[in-house]
Amino acid sequence: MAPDQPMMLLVRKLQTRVPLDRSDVQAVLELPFTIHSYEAPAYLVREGTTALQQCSFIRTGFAIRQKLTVDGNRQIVGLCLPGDFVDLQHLFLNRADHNVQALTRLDAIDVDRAALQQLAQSRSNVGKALWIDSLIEASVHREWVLNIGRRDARQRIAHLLCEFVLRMRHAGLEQEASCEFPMTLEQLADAAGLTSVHVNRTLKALAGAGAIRRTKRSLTFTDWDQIRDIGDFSALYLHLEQGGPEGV
Amino acid sequence: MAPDQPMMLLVRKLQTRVPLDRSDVQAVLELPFTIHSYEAPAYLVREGTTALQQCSFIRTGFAIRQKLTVDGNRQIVGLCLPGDFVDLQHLFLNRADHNVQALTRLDAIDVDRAALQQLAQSRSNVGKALWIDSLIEASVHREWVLNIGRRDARQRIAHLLCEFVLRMRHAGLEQEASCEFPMTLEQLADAAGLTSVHVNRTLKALAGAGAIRRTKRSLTFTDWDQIRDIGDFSALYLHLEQGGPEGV
DNA sequence: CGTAATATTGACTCACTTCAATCAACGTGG
DNA sequence: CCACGTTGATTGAAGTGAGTCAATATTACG
Repeated sequence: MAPDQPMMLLVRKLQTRVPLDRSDVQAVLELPFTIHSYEAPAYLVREGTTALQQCSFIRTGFAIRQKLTVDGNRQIVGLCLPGDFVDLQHLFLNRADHNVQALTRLDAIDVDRAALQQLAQSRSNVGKALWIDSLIEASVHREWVLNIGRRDARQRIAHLLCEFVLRMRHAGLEQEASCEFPMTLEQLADAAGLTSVHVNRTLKALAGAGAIRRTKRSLTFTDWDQIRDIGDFSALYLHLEQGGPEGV
Repeated sequence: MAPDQPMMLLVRKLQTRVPLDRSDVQAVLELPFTIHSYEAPAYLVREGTTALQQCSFIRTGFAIRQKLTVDGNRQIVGLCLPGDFVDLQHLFLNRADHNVQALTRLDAIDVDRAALQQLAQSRSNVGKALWIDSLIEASVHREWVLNIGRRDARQRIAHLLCEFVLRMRHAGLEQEASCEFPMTLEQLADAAGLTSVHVNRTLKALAGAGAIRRTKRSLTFTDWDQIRDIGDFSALYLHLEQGGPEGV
């Protein structure tokens, strides 16, 4: 149970959803796991894969969920931050329905699927925490449908940036308003359902309005209230308070 | 366990995901429930609601999941067919993150939330079936993000129609190629991230190409292969075969 | 340094929206 | 049984946000 024990990351993640007792923690720490490193843009999961032996989560680095149309257009359907599960869906689904790709160099912790299944069904706190995690992911997907379907480019980009920053902050990975932003224009475009050319223009407009500042590889929020308003952002869909008492 | 027992619908639904043994079935049938009727466009769930006492599923009729932007634009983020859960997410989330609205007259079966939680965590087959259901829902959301983000109007509408028909068929509710289609142009538009004017033109084009036929209140698929090709539709994301053996 | 990604910018195009008018279907009450 | 109102469908004309194409600049990095 050393603090540098990789599985402590999982324990802490679960504890943001449901309080775990000592024996729960012990059981999680005893799960069989291996660690895997990937270089961008390696695939962690490929759509259609069926022999799924583990569920992974991210120790360091970033990944994206994406799907492709027949004509080769890519849509990013979700982001994976450090501490997030990459394929919790494979706990019970037998076929991958989308791709997961490394955005940066990343370390993933692969937990044995059968053992995690077993744990999820025998320890109700752990099961509940995992279940909540997958329910929140669905909620985020719904917000993305709204974002892409009914907001214009300016709002979409702003919303996406807000989600990124808030999730970073919630994961304890963001110090100030500024942060290293891991996505290129093209990736941002694929996440927003736009083109990189238009994302470039939109970011320039946001910077012109004073909402953000851009330097080579990082992104600063110079006016959080403004960008939140532009992006029509409300954090409710992230269910960040779920760890609290019932009915919050 | 009479065949007209409302909860048999839930049993059958769960059995499409995981085989249940006799005692599982018995336990499900013993869940406390009430039945509720709604007229369109009544709300079954309102975003932000916190005192969630039950999880509902649809006995007859149709509903939609939807969210609104500040400026009042509506986006439909999912469809609920007869036999589908309306708010399985409330099994463990304490706040509604979107609205659910009746599309037609509908009967819903409200299952006591605490009892269902209890069952989900004590009976692993039931728990697994419910969990799979919520994972599939997330998969459908991902496909919607792709559909709205990276397909043009023609493809989007075709894809949406394919999903509807396939889910109807899977629920055992569709006889032939034709079917009563419960959505207006405006609702179709809100589901596809388009305007009703453009949906009208797009449907007309699809009918002109011989892919569908439209009469007042119904929609016929005159050429399933064509509409599937137009919509870039592959049913993998619906995980319909999940009930089968592992690794299918 | 050289080379490949990524970012930037301008000019032009187009898919979809907006606005607005008309039409059809349907339920309802007198 | 029919006028009427309401909701949904249809069509045309005009506008626009975002895409496309293409050239150039910048950055990363071996």
